[in-house]
Amino acid sequence: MEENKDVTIYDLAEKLKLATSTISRALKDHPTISSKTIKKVKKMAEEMGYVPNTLAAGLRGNKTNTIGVLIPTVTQPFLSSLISGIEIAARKSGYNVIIMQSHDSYEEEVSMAKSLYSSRVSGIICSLGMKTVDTTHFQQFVNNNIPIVFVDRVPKDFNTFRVIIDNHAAAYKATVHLIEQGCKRIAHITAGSEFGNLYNERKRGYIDALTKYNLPVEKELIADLKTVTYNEALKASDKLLDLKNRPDGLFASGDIMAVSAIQSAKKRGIRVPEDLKVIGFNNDPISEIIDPNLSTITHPAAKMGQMSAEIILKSIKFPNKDEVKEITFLNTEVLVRESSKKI
Amino acid sequence: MEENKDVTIYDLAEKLKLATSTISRALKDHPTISSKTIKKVKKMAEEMGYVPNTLAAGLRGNKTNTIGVLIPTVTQPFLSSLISGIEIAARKSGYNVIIMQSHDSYEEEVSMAKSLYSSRVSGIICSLGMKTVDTTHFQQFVNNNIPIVFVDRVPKDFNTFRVIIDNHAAAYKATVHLIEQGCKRIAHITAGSEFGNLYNERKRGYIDALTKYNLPVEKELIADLKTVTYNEALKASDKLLDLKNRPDGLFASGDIMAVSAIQSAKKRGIRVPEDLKVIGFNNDPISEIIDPNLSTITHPAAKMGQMSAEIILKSIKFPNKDEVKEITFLNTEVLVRESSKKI
DNA sequence: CTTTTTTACGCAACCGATTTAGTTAGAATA
DNA sequence: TATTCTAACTAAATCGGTTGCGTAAAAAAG
Repeated sequence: MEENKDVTIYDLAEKLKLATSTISRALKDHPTISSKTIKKVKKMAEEMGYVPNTLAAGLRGNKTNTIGVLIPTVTQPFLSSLISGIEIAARKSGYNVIIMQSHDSYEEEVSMAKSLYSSRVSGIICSLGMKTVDTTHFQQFVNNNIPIVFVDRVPKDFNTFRVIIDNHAAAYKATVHLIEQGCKRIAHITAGSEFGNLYNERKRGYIDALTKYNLPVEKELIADLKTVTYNEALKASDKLLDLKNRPDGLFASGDIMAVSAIQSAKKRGIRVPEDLKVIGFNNDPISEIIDPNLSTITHPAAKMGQMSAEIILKSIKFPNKDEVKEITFLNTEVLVRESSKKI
Repeated sequence: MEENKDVTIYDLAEKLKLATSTISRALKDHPTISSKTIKKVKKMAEEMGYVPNTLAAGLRGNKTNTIGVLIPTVTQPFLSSLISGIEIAARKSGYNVIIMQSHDSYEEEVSMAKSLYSSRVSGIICSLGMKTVDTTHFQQFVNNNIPIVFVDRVPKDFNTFRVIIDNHAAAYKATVHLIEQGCKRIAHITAGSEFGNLYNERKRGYIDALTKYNLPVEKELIADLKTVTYNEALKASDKLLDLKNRPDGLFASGDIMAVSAIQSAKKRGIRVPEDLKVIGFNNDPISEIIDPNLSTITHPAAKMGQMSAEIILKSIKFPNKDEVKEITFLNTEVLVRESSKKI
């Protein structure tokens, strides 16, 4: 019932017979305020239950200490780890994190970019939606010197910070690993190849590895999913393993797809890794749980989130107008577990 | 270089020789503004690239159209689905979502609650940290009529909205299911029981079911983890399955723990479900992937998120001061899959 | 005991949108 | 023609901190 009005610096000023400017400065330990006054102000603030109004500060200073995060979804392990990394790094510097999910919809992404701009975020971290080709909706951030970092799924022709892994190299390594384990017919599961995305990079790595080692690239060994779901992947795996000339190795562009292949193999009595060696991508939690344990490519999600946030923070702190926005490559490694071991 | 100042309603007003009040109203289709003027204003806004400043509006109106979410972590499937549900519902009403992770630290939770209040969120959705007993840090929201919803892990003695499942009933159902499948010695894996949390509710449900069916409750069959990690759970499972008088059924308070039990059983040549029937809790993605498929209790994460957000939104729209904050119970179901089938 | 410097604080504009309480011009009514 | 209404605006206060600039008082220097 008590319409509890917030305590403001005006209330503090009145109580202490000081100017609001003094209060404001005292609360932030401004050097021109005597330590005695600072102590007095802080004590009173505590007593009266003063809570700063971030909005007001943000309005005046035109900065909100908020980082916007725009990603397809939060429910994929990679992306939730990414968020976690971002949130931890941001919070360490007193920044908040606003999350938006584009659900791989271009229209949503555009609308959300506008919304984030409207919220005057201090920076934005984005992983593009599956169908996003055009990126003009991010131009407003660039124009207004709001730092923007693209992570993982990044645009090609946009001069901004980027935090990525070398998808081609990683896929190449994965494929070579299978070859070194003695595989001769290596299948590949990929997704959404009609959009120029990171899955294509991985596919290229796969193809280049085969070529390098003089193995034929066969269309029937490459499955291209419309959407990355377990069931879709399972169907694709079934098809691959039912081929007359069955593959003896399989590189999947994601762990879920790799797991589906393992399950599909089990159903058919195909032994992994004896008859089929499998390697995935991402090092999702499931990869250590599935039996046999899944070999995979590490994908440092939390680290990528952390670095993205740090780049934003640094860029806010030192808004050097250098035209060159660096690209940060993070390492990936082949994580050999059971599913690809040579017997 | 061009210090691109934002276009404001002042710029529009000047350009169109109108008052800022007219601009403001025109942009929101206020009925007292002629449709001709509205059209004119909107066109100019578009042309000049006007983007509303949410901060300013928020400051004036003392509302931010932002919902704060305070949870232990975003990387657990249940919680990331929860977030997803919240975000979708919030966004549908034009609300933003700020995420903070307490990492089960009480101090972090307190600090973040303050921070969210400082950001003047319009409402807050919270799932308590493992160690949180005291909840005075949420009192400020109540005092200032900021709607607060606790979800899943909720406090007992705090008159706020709560969105939960009936953990006791769900656990009871799960245990009864095992009994009905013929299990006589049913083990249980729980966690963090020193804190009065929802795992305890489930444990109670387990015990009550055993009692009801005249099965003895044996201490050695109950494993209590310090932290819910796969490895911890694996160790506990190993111990349970190495008992002289081995259990023939196992109810785990989480799917990860249930999966660990399945893996532990496999290592020992104990067949699931023939020799050991297992049921988990949550219906995490992994439950459909593990072999055998894991029977589990559904836990409607996204739905709970959605409802939490809707309660907040409704509460903002109709700030009726009724002292009674309803508790929303969501349904859970026993999802019978392979791991608990009678042979 | 002046003059200069330093310390510590006050004044007031400012950020950009919202909103209350008018005001004006033209239409409707008498 | 005088009066009342109404539609369509405008002026100005407001939200709560922040900050450039100004100034009084105390300290240091001369």
